[in-house]
Amino acid sequence: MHTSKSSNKNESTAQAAREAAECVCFNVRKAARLISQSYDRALKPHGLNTNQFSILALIGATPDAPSLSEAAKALGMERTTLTRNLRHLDKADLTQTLVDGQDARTRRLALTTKGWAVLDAALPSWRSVQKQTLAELGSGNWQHLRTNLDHLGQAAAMIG
Amino acid sequence: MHTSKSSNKNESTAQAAREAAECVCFNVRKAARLISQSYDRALKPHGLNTNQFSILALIGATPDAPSLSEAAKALGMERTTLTRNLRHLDKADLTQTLVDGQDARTRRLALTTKGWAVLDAALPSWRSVQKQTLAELGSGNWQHLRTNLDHLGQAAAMIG
DNA sequence: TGTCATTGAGTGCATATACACCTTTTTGAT
DNA sequence: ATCAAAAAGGTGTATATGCACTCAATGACA
Repeated sequence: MHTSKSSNKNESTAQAAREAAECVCFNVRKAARLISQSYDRALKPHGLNTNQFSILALIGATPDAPSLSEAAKALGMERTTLTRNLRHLDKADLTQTLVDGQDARTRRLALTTKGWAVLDAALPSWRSVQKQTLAELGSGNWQHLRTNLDHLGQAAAMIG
Repeated sequence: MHTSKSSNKNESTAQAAREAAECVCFNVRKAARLISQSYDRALKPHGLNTNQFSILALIGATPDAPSLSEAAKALGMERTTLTRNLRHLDKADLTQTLVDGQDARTRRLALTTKGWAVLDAALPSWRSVQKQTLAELGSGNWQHLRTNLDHLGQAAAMIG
């Protein structure tokens, strides 16, 4: 008559739960988890993970030393998350936090000499894994993916 | 003659670092961070975050109680990560872990009565934020995005 | 010029993530 | 029957993530 107590009583919920396989958030998080492992492995010889590399690269790429909040915005990262992530980089003497001359509240982020050196050394490893990833993905697909990920970030702001 | 000591010495590195704005891993992680906040907010009234919702939905959607490893695979999550994530759900009496009859090593995952109820109650909230997200994104774009995210997960496995 | 809202940043807390390493159970080969 | 390899799972440790709340500096305005 029935396969189990649970499946009878909860069959409609189970059915509905199958929709959640299409969850945008789940699928993006899942992809992030999976691809992060490849990048982390590639950067490991430099003592960096993909997140730390991204922070160094952002600071290094910004002409004027960005404030903490500006950097967090550019990284799509909660300000307080960046605060804590910077602790590791500060401790490893890769970054430094300077008090702004105009506004005593503002902390401007900069790379140390060692930070520039590590970033410089890590860039080829990053290029390698990035290249492999694009090859697997197809670079035309990356264009679309990139665009849609940007849209998604904007959508998140809309949904508030 | 120059704008600053740092920019002269590190200009080529700074230039190279600007490439990293195109980092696949960074952009996927960034999108995951941003969109997670919307889903977390939507699910909060049910005492769930997006990750916990995904785990409940996966277990609920799987006809036969999946083992821990099977569930981790389906979620694209490190097995040990799932172990720890399940602790919160177990403690909240939403999930239970059963020893398999055939293999004493295997733990099979199931929802409790309360777990089914919470999942059922959370599904409309999930549908709402999912619908808003798809509306912002355009559902045709979601098809492409979904496909590319899947490819990316497969690419990660290739790059090993 | 004295308030008070705004802005930039940090902390407490809870949760997520995964690698390295370990134990237990099962399987398979001899 | 035995023992080594493989498989399932857990733990130690380090890092990531963000919300709620707080503090301090700034700026706007009466």
